[in-house]
Order: sequence, then C-alpha cells, then structure tokens
Amino acid sequence: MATGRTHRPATRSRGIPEATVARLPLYLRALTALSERSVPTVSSEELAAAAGVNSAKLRKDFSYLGSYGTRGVGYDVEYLVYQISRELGLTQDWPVVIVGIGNLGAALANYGGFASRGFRIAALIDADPAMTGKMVAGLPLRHTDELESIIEDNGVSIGVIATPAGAAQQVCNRLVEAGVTSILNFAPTVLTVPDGVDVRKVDLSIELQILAFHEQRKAGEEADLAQPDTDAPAAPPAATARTVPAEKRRPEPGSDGDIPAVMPA
Amino acid sequence: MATGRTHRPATRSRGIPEATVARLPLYLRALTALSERSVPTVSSEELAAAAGVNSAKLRKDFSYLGSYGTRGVGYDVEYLVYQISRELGLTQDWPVVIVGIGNLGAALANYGGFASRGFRIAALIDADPAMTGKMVAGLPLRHTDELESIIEDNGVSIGVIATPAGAAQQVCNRLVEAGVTSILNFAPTVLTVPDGVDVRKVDLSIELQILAFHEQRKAGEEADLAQPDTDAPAAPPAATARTVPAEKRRPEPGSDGDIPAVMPA
DNA sequence: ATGCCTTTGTGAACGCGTGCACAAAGACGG
DNA sequence: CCGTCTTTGTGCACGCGTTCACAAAGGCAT
Repeated sequence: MATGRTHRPATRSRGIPEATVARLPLYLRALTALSERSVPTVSSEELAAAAGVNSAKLRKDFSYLGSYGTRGVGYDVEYLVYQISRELGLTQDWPVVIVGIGNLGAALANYGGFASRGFRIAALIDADPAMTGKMVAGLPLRHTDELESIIEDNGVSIGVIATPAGAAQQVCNRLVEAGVTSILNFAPTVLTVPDGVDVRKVDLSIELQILAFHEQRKAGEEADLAQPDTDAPAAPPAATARTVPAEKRRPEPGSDGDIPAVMPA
Repeated sequence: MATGRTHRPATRSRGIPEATVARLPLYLRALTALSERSVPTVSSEELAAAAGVNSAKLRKDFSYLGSYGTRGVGYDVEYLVYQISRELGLTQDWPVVIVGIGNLGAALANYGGFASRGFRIAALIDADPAMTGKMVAGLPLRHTDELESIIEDNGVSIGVIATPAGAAQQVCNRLVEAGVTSILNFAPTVLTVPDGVDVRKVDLSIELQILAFHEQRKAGEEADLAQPDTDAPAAPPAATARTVPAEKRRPEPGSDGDIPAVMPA
C-alpha cells in the first residue's frame, strides 16, 4: 500500500468513510469493465469478486452513497458508474500539473490512466533549463519559473510531485502558495503542508521494504519448524546487558551477515 | 494511498502490527538522514516530527521491536537503524525482477531507491521480442520466455509487475508458479493469488481519484455556505421514481455537465 | 548518594473498519 | 393477487489502531 493520507484522522467527509472513498475507484473500474461488455446489472457478490473485496463491505460502501440497488436483482451498472463518478468528482475536468520530469515524471506523463478519468495534464514542469521546451508525451516542458502563472492561468488545484527528495518540499510550498490544495507525492520525503491541503504519497521503496518484511517472516517461519526462536541473532537487548549508551550495540558485522545497506534514499 | 494489502485481515505477523510495519521504512529513512548528519541520539518527539507521525505512536511502534531507547535520553540512531533494517529484512540481499518494461517499468529500473536498500534487480523482463537485448538502466532486457529460468536461477522471491492491465494476471500466475511469493503490482487490476503470496498494489490513477474526491468536497463546502444541499443535481433516486430498472436514470447529459469519462483504464 | 528533570514504555479508553447474519424489499411465475 | 426466491441494506459485535496520560527509569548536577 503506497498510500497514506497526511493529517486529518480519517475524518469521514460528508458521511462517507475514508476507507470507502479509497475503494470507490476500485468499484468504478470493475463497473466500467462490465459496462464495456454491456452487462446491464450486477449483484453485490459478483461485483465484489471482481473488485477483490467482501460483498458485505461493498454493499455497506454503496449504502453510504444511497440506496442504488434493487433487491432481488442487483445494481444497474450504468447508473452506478455514473453515481460513483459523480461522487468522486470525475464528472468534471481536473487540470493537473506534474513537477519534475525525470524518468518517473515522464512515465507519469505518458500514463494513460490519468487522461482517461477526467484528469487533464495542464503542464509538465521541470527545473532544468536545458529541458525547457522539449516535448514529452506531446507536451512541451515548462520551466519552474512559470509554475505560479501556469497554476493560476489554468485553475490547477491538483499537483503531482516527481522531483528528487531534496526539491520536493520547496516545490510543494510553491504549489500550495499558488493555490494547489491536493498533492500526490512521489518523492521519498515527508511533506509538510498547511491545513486544508491533502497530501497522498506513493513511495516505491517503502512498498518493497514491506514486502521484504513479510518475505523474511515467511522464510523465518520455515526455519522455526526446525529451530524455534532463532530470532535474536546478535542483539538481545537484555536491559542489564546494555548500560553503556554511547557504545551500546553496534551493528557488529557478523552473525547476521553484512551491514544493512544504509544510503540516502 | 496507493496501498492496500490483499488477503489476510491485517494479521499481526510475529506480534508486529501491520500498521507498524508499514511505518518502519518511514522511520528508517528519517534515521538514515540523521545518521548521515552524525546525530548520535534522537528523542521520540524529534524523530516523530521528522517522520510525520505522533510521538506516542512512534514509541509504541518501537516497543513492538523491543526496548531500544534510553529514558531521559532517547534512541541511539545507529543502533536503531540497524535494528529496523534487520527487522525489515534489509540486512540481506533481495533479488527482484521487473516485468513489463514500458515507460513505468523503465522508470522503476532507473529508480535509485530500490538498489540503495538491499534490493537488487536480477532482471528486466518484457514480452516484446523486438525489445529483447536492449539495454535499460544498464541491464539487458530479457524475454518473457526466460521468466521461469531467471527466477529459479537467481532465487527471486519478489516480483514487480509493470505490464498493461491485460497481461498482469497471466504474468502474476507465472511468477507465482515459478516461486515468487511477494508481488508489487503497478498494473490497474485486481490480482488473484494463492494463499501465502503477498500482493501490494500501487495504483496511480486511484490516488488521483481519491484526491479529486476531497478536492470536490472542499469546493462543495464553500458552495454550501451560500446554497446548502446542492447535492442531488440530477439523480435523486426516490424509490418510487425509478421502477423501470432497464431504463432507470441514465447519465442524462446536461444539468451536471458532461458524461463521466468512462474509459478502459 | 540524593534529588530533580527528561524521556521512555505502556495501560486503558476510544473510534473506525470489517464481517456476520438476518430482516425487509422487490421481482417473477403461476 | 399471492407465494416464493433472490438480493439488498443494515444492526450488531468484534478487533485493530490510535491517542492520552502517567508511572517507571535513568541521566546528571550538586
């Protein structure tokens, strides 16, 4: 899960729980697929299977939007597509700027999933003057100097940050100052924003680290079958064993193998 | 939040809550930054601020790992970096394959955040024969035919899927069949996997849709100040008003504007 | 050695999210 | 018009996660 809202303790906006909102796009995608196959109606069971969730959860989610189903029949696909789209605000056009057109930024610019859902790339912005004017995904790169004017001229309220970590907060500040109130952050940094601004982050390396944890656990469980509690290989911090704070237990290369790959980010 | 574990109801693996695991990489990053600045110790308050979380939450998170702090002083940075790295399994090398080297796959291959944390790209795999052998990020593209042998030869247990949605499930099946037990999915599809396999998904368009929801809500709240309940513009499904299921309430272009951008994905 | 001051570690309460299980609602056939 | 059968919508209970608040622990100065 590369997600995680910043600020606001999962306030249910207008009665719709945050967790439900996060699933609506999932339902929408499944419904859209059904719509293309001209399927007229779906049961909660079918749709839940397609979206990979529990059917009771799905029904409860929809109940927050209203009573859009028909008992004994199911949900009208087209109608539901429209309702969810409207609820998510996809019936209107959202101009978006992408700041930082490196490998990732360029990939985002070329990503079809954005344009196809009512999101329109208003501009691609990069700080490198040498790149200015270059075409990416059919759009000319604009220089960071123009950031404020681009945002104001196009009424942009959503910004995507794909810069290196070091530049992210500065870019963020400028975006917010210029009027952006929603930010999708791909830079591996914690962004600080004023109240009223939503930040969602997508962190590729964090996702892998979480997978690594579970992967290690799986491997560990197998090992435990033969030798339980091989868990404290070289650092059992028995309260009494570490009274020297400055020299505590250093990584101590050995036993567990090599030193962790500690590097920037 | 481009996140979302599939399967398993947030089981706390080995006593460490899933939510805590998801934050450990965040702490690790903050600690690494401190380590580079040669800061010897941090208080939970400082570190929490750097990681963007509540300090009580951070302390509780660390308490699951053990008692690694010193009261009145704080946490030893180096020591904690090591402990978290070990807990996350970053003290070992994880070979990873990336399948689907389009814009996004190439960006991932070039992303430094992977290699720097103990993740080594074992191979880049693409289905297009014309691409085979081409160099990306210093590695030669391999053809999908080699997928199984690559995984077995390198002992790969983590796979990254960056293919189009249509190919994702097939690729997933082959990965799992070949021995991969953790998958990071960038394709906009729900993957079905057997028990014991972890899937995390990163979905760029879903993140934007969630932001759009909140953005719309913000705009709506302002409007409500002048005219409350401008909420049911064209579809108040009063149970009695819609008895014809097949013809229910069509998007009905008008009133709300245009038809939602319903498209593939 | 003693006392003060800082900071950790955690017990307990609260709230959100999930899933079960069922009653109500409606379609459909006779 | 009535009975049956399907599927929704939801009341309820449970469990995870978050947060508060505080006692215990240790450093440090005197």
